[in-house]
Amino acid sequence: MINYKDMIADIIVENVSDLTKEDVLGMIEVPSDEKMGDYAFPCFRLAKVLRKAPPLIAKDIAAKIEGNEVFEKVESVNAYVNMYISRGNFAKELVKEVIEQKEDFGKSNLGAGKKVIVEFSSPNIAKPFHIGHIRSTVIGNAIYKLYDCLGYETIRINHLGDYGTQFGKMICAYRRWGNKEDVIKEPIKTLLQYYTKFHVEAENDPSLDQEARDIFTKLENGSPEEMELWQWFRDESLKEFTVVYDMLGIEFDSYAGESFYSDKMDRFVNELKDKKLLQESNGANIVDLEPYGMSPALITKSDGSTLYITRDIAAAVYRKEHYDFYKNIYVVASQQNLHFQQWFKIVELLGYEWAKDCVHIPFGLVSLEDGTMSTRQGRVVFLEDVLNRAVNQTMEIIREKGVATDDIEATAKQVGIGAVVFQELSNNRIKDYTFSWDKVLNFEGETGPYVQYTHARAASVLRKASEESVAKAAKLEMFNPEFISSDSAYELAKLIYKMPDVIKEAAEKYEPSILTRHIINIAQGFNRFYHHEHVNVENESEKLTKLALVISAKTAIKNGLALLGMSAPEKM
RNA sequence: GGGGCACUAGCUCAAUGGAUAGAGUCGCAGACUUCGAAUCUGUCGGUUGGGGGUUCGAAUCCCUCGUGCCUCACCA
Repeated sequence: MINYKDMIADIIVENVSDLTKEDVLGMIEVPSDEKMGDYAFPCFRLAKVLRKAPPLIAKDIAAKIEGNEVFEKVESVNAYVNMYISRGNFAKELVKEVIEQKEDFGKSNLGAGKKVIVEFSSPNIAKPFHIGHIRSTVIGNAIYKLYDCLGYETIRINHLGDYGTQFGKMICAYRRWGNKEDVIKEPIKTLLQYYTKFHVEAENDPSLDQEARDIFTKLENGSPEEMELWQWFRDESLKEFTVVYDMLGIEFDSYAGESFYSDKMDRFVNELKDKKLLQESNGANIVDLEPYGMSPALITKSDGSTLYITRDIAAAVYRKEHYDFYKNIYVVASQQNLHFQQWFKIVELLGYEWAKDCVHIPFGLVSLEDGTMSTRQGRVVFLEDVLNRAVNQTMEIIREKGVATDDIEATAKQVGIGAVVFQELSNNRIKDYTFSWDKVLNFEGETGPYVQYTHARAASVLRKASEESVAKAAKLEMFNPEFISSDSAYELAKLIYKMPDVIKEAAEKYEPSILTRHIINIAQGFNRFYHHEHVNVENESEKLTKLALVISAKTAIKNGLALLGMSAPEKM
């Protein structure tokens, strides 16, 4: 497949010696209006260098590019060079490539030999997995898939919140008011009840806090009884989390949470001391970050115990030594911006040059209509409930419409859960949003079901044609680009063509929504084409050619959805 | 109070410093005897929070003010 941008850049660089290819690639753009061509090159900035009026420069450049057979037309309009791709050849090359590559369309080997760690989801043990957790979980998964697709070796880490004084409280509460059967039946809800009760009781009886601290100290020192309980809480919680992960089709390579690093922290406290970075302050140890415009970072508490910043430092060093990452990505809420800035800086001050390879990918806050989420006050929406309701609603819609899917339940899961995932990945991650049932259960317009429906519709068109025709179309038999040179067909082809670049951009910017939006565009393009033209027509050549385009669009949508962690049903 | 982020159509959101700021949704008007109407077509809708500045060109960069959210030492 021709890389048009690359080609244009080469021609321009050849003729304008003052520019590097990189400059030119950055300047080439896609006009807002397709009537102005497929690619455009604005010449304003060349005026100073070339000491010539922009329109004249545009005219000269246009003359150089013109005559190249891949373009149907090249013209200069004021200071712009507008280039129109020759449609027939383009469509044929594109369709051929997509059909040949199938599920590999969009992949590349850009990251061959480089390891990327993505830390995401990371819920707290014994706390509910609620709608707020969907963000890190789903965005992180998409980022992992994007990097995987670009050929990077990836490691998915679920950095479980499985350590800290809270577990002293939990064990304390369990021993006082707990019951084994209840925990087994509903681990998280029960444990949370104990935890909440602990806080209520501790208000009246401060000795409880001391008891909890003592228990945690025992746990830290490896006391068998405490360890056993902790391990049990952890296992039961993880079982419950796994239900949700299975629904979402998400897996991890490592569940090394905070506890994993509990014995790996002394080294850094000592290193900080040796490098004279640590200061004593009110009995605690801090790193002064004032010179870098940040508030001080608390490394150890006045009682000598460590905090999560120390664990994060230990974890990062462990990962560097254990995996030797190229990039170490943290998909964690924007609330923790300062935390990450602080410890990235500390790692840098410790002299680790790879500090620059650690990236925090923040995302905005989810709130509920009646305020921010609060588990203790019962203001919480469980992720599992959201997914289940979306699935149930899908089931109803499928029954209403009477579509003959092979397995209604399986399809409803794909569509319902897909709807929730897709919506999560639709907007820029940095935006805050308010959770609303109406919105999450809306399946019309720019939604997951819309895109999946489009895919199912394409599948349906292929079913309508004979298997033989589809096989012939896939081999580009009787292919005549004339039949897909209409505006709607051409726009669709262009959108498919851009997908590999969009995948790269989404990965570079750690922004899955860029891909989500593009998939919507492809779906819109397909639906427009579908309504505008008939595919299964009498004329064999026309039919086979259009079928080839349908196969390509279907492939692109399916591959795109897969990168978002969604499946694309054949019927729905 | 310090720091950070956000502010674009009634609502939810797009827009690598480029040409006339685009979608979806809502409202209104249409399209199923023709490959799936979870669809499509048309229409209505804008002082890009206010004000300065830089630039040939600003929603985008800089300054300033406003509003909202997050964060700032023994939770994570």
